[in-house]
Amino acid sequence: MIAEGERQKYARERLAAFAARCRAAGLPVTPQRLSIIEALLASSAHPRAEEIYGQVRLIHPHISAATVHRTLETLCRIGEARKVTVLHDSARYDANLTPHQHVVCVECRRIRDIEIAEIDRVLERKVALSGFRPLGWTFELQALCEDCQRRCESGPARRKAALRARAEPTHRKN
Amino acid sequence: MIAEGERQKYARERLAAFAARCRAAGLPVTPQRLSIIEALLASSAHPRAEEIYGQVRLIHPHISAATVHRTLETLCRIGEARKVTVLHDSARYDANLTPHQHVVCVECRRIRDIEIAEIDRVLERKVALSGFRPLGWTFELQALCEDCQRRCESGPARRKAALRARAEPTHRKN
DNA sequence: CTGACGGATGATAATTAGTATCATCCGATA
DNA sequence: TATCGGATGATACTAATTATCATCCGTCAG
Ligand SMILES: [Mn+2]
Ligand SMILES: [Mn+2]
Ligand SMILES: [Zn+2]
Ligand SMILES: [Zn+2]
Repeated sequence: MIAEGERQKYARERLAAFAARCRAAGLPVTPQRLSIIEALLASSAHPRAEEIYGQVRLIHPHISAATVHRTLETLCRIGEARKVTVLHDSARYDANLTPHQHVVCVECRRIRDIEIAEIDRVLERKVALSGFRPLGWTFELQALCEDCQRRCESGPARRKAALRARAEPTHRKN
Repeated sequence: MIAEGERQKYARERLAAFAARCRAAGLPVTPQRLSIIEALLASSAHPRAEEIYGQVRLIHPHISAATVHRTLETLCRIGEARKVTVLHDSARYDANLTPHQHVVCVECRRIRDIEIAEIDRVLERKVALSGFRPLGWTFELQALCEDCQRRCESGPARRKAALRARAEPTHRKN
């Protein structure tokens, strides 16, 4: 879904369904939330919290930046938005320069190397970039590590840190 | 390259060649740098700067955290390491929940949607995860946008922000 | 319609990763 | 061994995000 007209229709539909989805998630529908999802749906720039803040302030001049941050995270939590910058906390480094990919545990942020046999060959083929000059690419699998699987089964109460920092993968299983 | 024995051999070779590669890049070989690349090569955990700092402090108790941050970025710049967390600055959000991927400009951080037709089909096939339970995945193309191509051609002096924040892709063209 | 409840908000402080500054140090070279 | 330029350490600073808490207000039972 990339064409502009199609995107606008998509945005209208999502906005129409938003209040219902909030209630389904047990969340009050506030004017601030509405404005924030509206601004996010209106943008195709994958905006930062700061940019959403700027937009929403035109409607709610008294809104707090903290509310924007909180609400964006909430939207991700209830599946109304996603974070493009997966795993976004502190920088992680790797001295292994051989071509490989990573699995990362969405709970504890453990990162392990993986090799997906066919991926290189497939991705070598050119993609239509409309102006961008390709330099490289990154593939990352989001997963739950063994330890965290155990921990999640036993204690279903998720820890704060995990919830706070979890980003949404581009594609989900199921 | 995932097997532990193989990794250790790789690390030894990389460490042996490190001084030469520093000199080739015009950088003095300092004990701090040696300790930092050694700690990074010794780890398979994709460590944070903080963790490297902890390790290196055992050898150089007076090393500054700033040196560790600076050196890790330097190692990335000369191609002795890479940042796993690509695009790591402020969080970027997306209300578009349809399956799609992203191209991101390594200079100005513009993000655009792309669709790579074949990728879904390829990745449906299972990968060996040794304990991780897959939840989703992310594919991202690093590139240079039209504007930045022009800008880089005219003024070859790279801006500070671009150099500072640029992360290394997992796979590089050329 | 109204009042009560609980989560949301706004203001603000705190945290944290990372960067800038600058005096001093020291590796490289001749 | 003397020189020089980049590296280092100490420190201040920035910027993004999160925590705290008093107040507000959307929801819903009555
Ligand atoms: Mn790796
Ligand atoms: Mn997108
Ligand atoms: Zn885990
Ligand atoms: Zn650009």
